[in-house]
Amino acid sequence: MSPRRVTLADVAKAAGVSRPTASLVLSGRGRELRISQDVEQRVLRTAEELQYRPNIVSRGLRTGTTRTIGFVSDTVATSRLAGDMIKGALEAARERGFMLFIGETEGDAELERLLLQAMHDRQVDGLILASMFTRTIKVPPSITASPAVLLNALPSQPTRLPSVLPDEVEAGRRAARVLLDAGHRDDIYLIGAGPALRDVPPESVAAVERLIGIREAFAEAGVEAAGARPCPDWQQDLGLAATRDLLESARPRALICFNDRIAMGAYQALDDAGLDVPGDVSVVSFDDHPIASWIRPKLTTVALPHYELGRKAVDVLFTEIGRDHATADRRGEVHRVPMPVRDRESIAPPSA
Amino acid sequence: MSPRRVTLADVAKAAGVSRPTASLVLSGRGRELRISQDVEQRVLRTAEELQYRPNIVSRGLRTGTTRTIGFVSDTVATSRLAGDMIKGALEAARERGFMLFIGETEGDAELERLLLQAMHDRQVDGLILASMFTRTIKVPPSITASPAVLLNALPSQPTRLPSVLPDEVEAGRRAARVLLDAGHRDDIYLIGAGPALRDVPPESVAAVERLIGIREAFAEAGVEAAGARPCPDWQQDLGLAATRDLLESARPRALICFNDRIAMGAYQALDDAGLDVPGDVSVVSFDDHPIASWIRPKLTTVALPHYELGRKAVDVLFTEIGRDHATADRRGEVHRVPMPVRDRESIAPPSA
DNA sequence: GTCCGTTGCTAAATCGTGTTAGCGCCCGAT
DNA sequence: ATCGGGCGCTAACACGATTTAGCAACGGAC
Repeated sequence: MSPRRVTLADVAKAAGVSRPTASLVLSGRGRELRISQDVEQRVLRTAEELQYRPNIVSRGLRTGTTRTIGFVSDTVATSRLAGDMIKGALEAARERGFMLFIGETEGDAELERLLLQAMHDRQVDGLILASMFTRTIKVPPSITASPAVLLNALPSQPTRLPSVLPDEVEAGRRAARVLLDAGHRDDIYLIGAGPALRDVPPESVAAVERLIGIREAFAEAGVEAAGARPCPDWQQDLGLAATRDLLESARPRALICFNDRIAMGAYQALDDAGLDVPGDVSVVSFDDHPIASWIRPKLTTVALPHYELGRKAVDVLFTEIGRDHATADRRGEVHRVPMPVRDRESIAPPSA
Repeated sequence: MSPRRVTLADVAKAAGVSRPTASLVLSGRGRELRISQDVEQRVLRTAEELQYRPNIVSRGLRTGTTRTIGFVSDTVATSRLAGDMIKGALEAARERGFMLFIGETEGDAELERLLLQAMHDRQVDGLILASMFTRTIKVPPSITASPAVLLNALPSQPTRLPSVLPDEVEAGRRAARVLLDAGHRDDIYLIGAGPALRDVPPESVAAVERLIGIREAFAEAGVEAAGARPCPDWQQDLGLAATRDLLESARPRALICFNDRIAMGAYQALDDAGLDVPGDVSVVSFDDHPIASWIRPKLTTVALPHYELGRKAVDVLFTEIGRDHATADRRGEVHRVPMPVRDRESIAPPSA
């Protein structure tokens, strides 16, 4: 098929030197080891002419490093949102000349084990363990075989793995401030969680943290939420029901919805009640799901920075790879990626 | 960090045999080469006990096969739709013990070249060259270095590469039949392309093929489309404008929209005109974009089978890898993957 | 002339596996 | 007793790179 790859031996032969000499020159250690300028130039030119490219598999065998990292997730590739995480990781890796193995576990622990095994069999230099939505995960024991980073996930048990997460607390503050800055102080309601910290969907890290941030920002401004309607799950129909329920007994002037699907339900309930967004009621939300730009008026929301999360995970992984194993005594730090506000059309000053 | 991997030499030593013997037993060629049952059992047991796993990097160096395939696309990972292509490919590959390298070119030829290079440097066993939407692509010359398959793409110049594509012509027939089966014969309009084969967006393979299928099914039934409004691009606002334009001069009883975004625009125009879907006008479309299930009434559409496309691409790639290079004289076949109809709520019998 | 230090390169080992050729043993046939 | 041949395994090389140790040549000092 193809005329066989050019190997280091070919280059050495064509340049009239030994294989190790060619290797030294090409790995940039020529100076250090006193290879003459003459030979150095000859080797470099020959390599260029023959279009030599080192075989990374072979190099991997010798050096143990394959310039490859594994990206294992529960079901990231499917969702559009989290596809951006992969994209961020992909680009950050490419900038360093690394490639990505992708694997999906579908939440199956056995599958996860096999996948990690398959990646270790291929001598990946590091691993990213990603979750589609923020949650605590059980860290598989075999993960310690190489440097690793948790992405969008927290370890259920203390570990030395670093993790990368969206800054949900700050996001909560920002959502609250969007309303405060627009002049809202009264009749602000929460849909999806609250008012107490225990009124959250089970296992939702994001819910708790967003709520904390919201309450912080409110407290700072001396404002208090007028009320809240928690939802057991953050789905559109539950958001619709919760908002409907709220409207029976109250007349909100602003809503903080805990995610965009809930906001979509809220839109519907408000529309049914003849209330205008943002004229009568302002709505702010979280996630920046694609529907946030589909629905009218376009939804102002605090975005999950998937792309940046992916990039950051790779960055952290590289410092982890670079770290001397001897100094690996630090406990897994948590890196927070800021969630940006997407200002759209669902916010207005409070109605008179 | 980890206590070093168990190697074949470890197994051989523990079992009291030579390395090659262990290798032969574990590669299943023990019988063939008359290794005694006794030794065979001993080796197998020891390997099991030590949890031996062959190092694929090393094997790759020796055999040239890394049990790895490369998936290079223009911008697949980002879009939710095409994420399913990756998922299909991922699963099909996993079933055979293969892993996937993912790469995105963003349509940049230079990036593509570098990416293919990086994959060849890692000795991938095969490549899938994917496009997010069906189109003709210029096949990079370096692709011939390994077996390859085009996914959702046709070569702009004749090549021996096989390609995998959605069966758009049959999809066109199916969309037409959805209406015919519901009893529609008159006042059926096309939005997005037609009526002539040249009235299509530039470079859109799908448009031409869908149109052909539609006209075939109509011809078979002795029906003719009442008219058509082509769009230069298949976006929502253009679908809205085209449908609005149509409604000024006609009163359709059924629309075939060339994709779901156009259908969404059509919904809006129909709603503005006070027409009910499907009571007054039935709508059928293509793609099964996520919005098809979001909008009300839910849209009946002929789905792009992304998941199956991904799987099929891997299947075809494997027959390509397995094919003896000597017999590689066959010219690139085109494999068509059926597009299934998603029956939803936008179709009704024609109004009286 | 001998010894030593420097310069500039190469021989050889290594990574973990797969594969080919061949070695020693035992048995039966001549 | 010798030879041929099947049996059961191992020695040795290969894959394509990196890395350590060391060799040859030369110049200068004594």
